[in-house]
Amino acid sequence: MKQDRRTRRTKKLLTEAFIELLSDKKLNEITIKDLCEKADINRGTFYLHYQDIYALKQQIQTDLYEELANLINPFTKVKTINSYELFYTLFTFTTKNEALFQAFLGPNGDISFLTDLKTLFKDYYLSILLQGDTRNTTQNLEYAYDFISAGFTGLVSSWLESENPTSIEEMARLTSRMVFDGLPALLPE
Amino acid sequence: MKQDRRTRRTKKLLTEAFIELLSDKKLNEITIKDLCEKADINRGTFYLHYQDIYALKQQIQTDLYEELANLINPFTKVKTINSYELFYTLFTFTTKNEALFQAFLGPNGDISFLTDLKTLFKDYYLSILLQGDTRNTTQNLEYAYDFISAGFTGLVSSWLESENPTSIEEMARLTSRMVFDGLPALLPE
DNA sequence: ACAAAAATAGACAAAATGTTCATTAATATA
DNA sequence: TATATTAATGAACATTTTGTCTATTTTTGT
Repeated sequence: MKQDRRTRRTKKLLTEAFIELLSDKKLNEITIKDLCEKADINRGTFYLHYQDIYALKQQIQTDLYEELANLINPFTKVKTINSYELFYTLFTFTTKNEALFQAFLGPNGDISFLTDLKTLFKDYYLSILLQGDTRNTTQNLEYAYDFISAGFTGLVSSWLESENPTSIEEMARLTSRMVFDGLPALLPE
Repeated sequence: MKQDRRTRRTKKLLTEAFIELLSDKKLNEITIKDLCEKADINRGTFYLHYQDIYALKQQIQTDLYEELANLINPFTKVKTINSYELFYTLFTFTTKNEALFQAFLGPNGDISFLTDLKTLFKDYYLSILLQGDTRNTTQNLEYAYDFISAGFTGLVSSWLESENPTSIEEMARLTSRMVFDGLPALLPE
């Protein structure tokens, strides 16, 4: 049961205006009034759908997160980890949603977006590695995946910022090497 | 040329009230009115020192950042990297400022705090490794340190969140191993 | 074509913001 | 310790944003 077309239109316009505003304004500087003017939507209409700016932001974030979760899901069905494929898929997804990722990971971004991303990532890894075998859930392993998933998100955000970005293939390979061959292989001795 | 005692008092009270509020309120929910009531400071006085809530936050962040930079600085004078010592110092610092770190790294935290932290960290590593020798500044090396510094900050934030936290010594050792022995050593084969 | 639902304009009270000013209190320092 | 200086206060005020509400118009699904 799909939403009314008008509703979809309204939400789309508000979302687009929001992302546009977020690129040169801090979150706290974006007022509902501003947003509605930019989207050319009646202010009352905004309240028909969202409680406040942060609810809108949360919604956008949740949608993106869901899409990403669906993307990762097939990888969990598999017995062995194919990191390259996974990273390739992830980097591809970020370019497809570049504006959003830049907004959420950029200086006006949201720390909870990062946290969610990290959680998603970590859960995926743990779910594969531990297939039913929970005795391996050591504290150290947890920390290792905290490190990896944070590292990965950090990589994505600096990759998105670079003006002459490395290719998706290369990024996937590089990330894969960092995680599985280890960092020392990449560092000067 | 130190500030007037009254000014110091005002800023201190506002800072304390802010951190207290941040522990159970989202940043956007904290109003200047709230804050001043909690700090028992005249609202007009707030405007004597800060433009808005975000300026206050930025100030607190900058102060903390500066303190941290001073802490890291001695390590850059050294020829060889002693990661354990560095990490030990850093983890100790975070526990000393636990409330602040939790506030800034927690769900109501600020992404730019994370970014600053990462930058500080990465610059430190690069400055040591490249002592004058800039030909090693490859893109891959940059990415490796993006990964490491993001990973480290991720580790700190999940460490601060855990209700039964690992000791500082153990965390320093663990982090050091991740970076220099590589992650595979910690993962199940 | 028509009933249902959504968006609109515009009005409104309530709240927070940001500024001002005369007055009081605290401070540095001579 | 007296005094000039500076900071904080209380209180008022206009401005802006928020949030809610209506009657009306427009768009939609069927």
